[in-house]
Amino acid sequence: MSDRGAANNPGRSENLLFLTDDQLRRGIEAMFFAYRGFTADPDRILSEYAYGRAHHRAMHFIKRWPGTTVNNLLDILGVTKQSLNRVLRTLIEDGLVESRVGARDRRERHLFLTEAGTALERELSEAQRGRMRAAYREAGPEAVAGFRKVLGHIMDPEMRRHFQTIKEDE
Amino acid sequence: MSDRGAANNPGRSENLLFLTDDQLRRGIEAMFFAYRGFTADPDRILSEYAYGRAHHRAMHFIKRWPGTTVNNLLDILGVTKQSLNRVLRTLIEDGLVESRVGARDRRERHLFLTEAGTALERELSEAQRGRMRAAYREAGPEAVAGFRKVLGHIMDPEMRRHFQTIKEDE
DNA sequence: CTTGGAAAGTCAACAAGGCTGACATAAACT
DNA sequence: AGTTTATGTCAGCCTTGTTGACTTTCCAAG
Repeated sequence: MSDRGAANNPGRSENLLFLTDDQLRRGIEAMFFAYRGFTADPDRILSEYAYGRAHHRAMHFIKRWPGTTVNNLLDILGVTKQSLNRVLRTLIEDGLVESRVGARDRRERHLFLTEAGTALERELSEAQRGRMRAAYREAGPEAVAGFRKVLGHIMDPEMRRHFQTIKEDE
Repeated sequence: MSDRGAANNPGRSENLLFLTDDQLRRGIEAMFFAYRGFTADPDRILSEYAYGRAHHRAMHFIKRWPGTTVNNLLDILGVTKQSLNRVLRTLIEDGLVESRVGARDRRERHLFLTEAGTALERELSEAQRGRMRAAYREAGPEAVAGFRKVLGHIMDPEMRRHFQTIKEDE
């Protein structure tokens, strides 16, 4: 039932074989299993510090955009302020994140990693990059370009702006 | 700090540019945003039925391997039996999944989707495949091959056997 | 035939991290 | 002065993960 489609039209669809339901299913399962691997190493480290994935994500994007506001972060992470606030509060209390009142608009809070926060973020992202680096190296640059390209099209378009897209279509 | 690496050795590393920390970070963020998109459509449908992602995953793999045992499913999904059991129980109670006592080994339970289960699974997977199909089509077959290849290397090796690997290296 | 152990199910308790809704405060904007 | 915006906080709920303890079923080895 998921094997209809291009496979039944061999005559004129050689180049559409990659769009069969079966190919799509494999891609879906690959996403599932790969995402598990993708988060496995940071998760292991986080559990040693009694933090969770949500803390990692917050730290990642604060490191990525130092001084970002809470609202920016909410937009990127796609969670509610209550959810983010719970995470942010513990990170601030524990001295991993610093929250500075905005200079121009004093309602805003600008977020920065402290020295300790930078150290933990680095530990987490080095573990995650290690796995990605190995995968990239084994797959090769062309596969990596395809990987990035497909991921860019899977995400909601608004999200693409959150990392300036490299020129992969030129 | 994440921008060291190959970028500082332009002389002999043209083909390693894809391994810079900055490239890896982009890949990491792409995985994060893409996975959100990947689950968004099924999540919307599931919330109408008061089910969650865990129900979708169980139904997906029961559809994929009709008659699979609970233990098989535990291995694939990587959760505890208590966690899976809670999900499975509601699916069985609601008549979406049928649990048949094993013929050879009557301790085992073989899981099947009922007609209603098949219908919901199809609704979910058609939504998910729709997004994947669009992404695949926009990215093209070569990008898709790279996508699958990189994902295969990101996941834990034991997981690769769960979908028979197609010959992507020939 | 008995018994050890695997497979499955169940109960209880807990935690992370989502969510909604209501409300408070300060600052900026009009 | 009044409204809107940014942020924070309290309370409560849900899903989905966890551990630990225990029972039932039943295959298979002794």
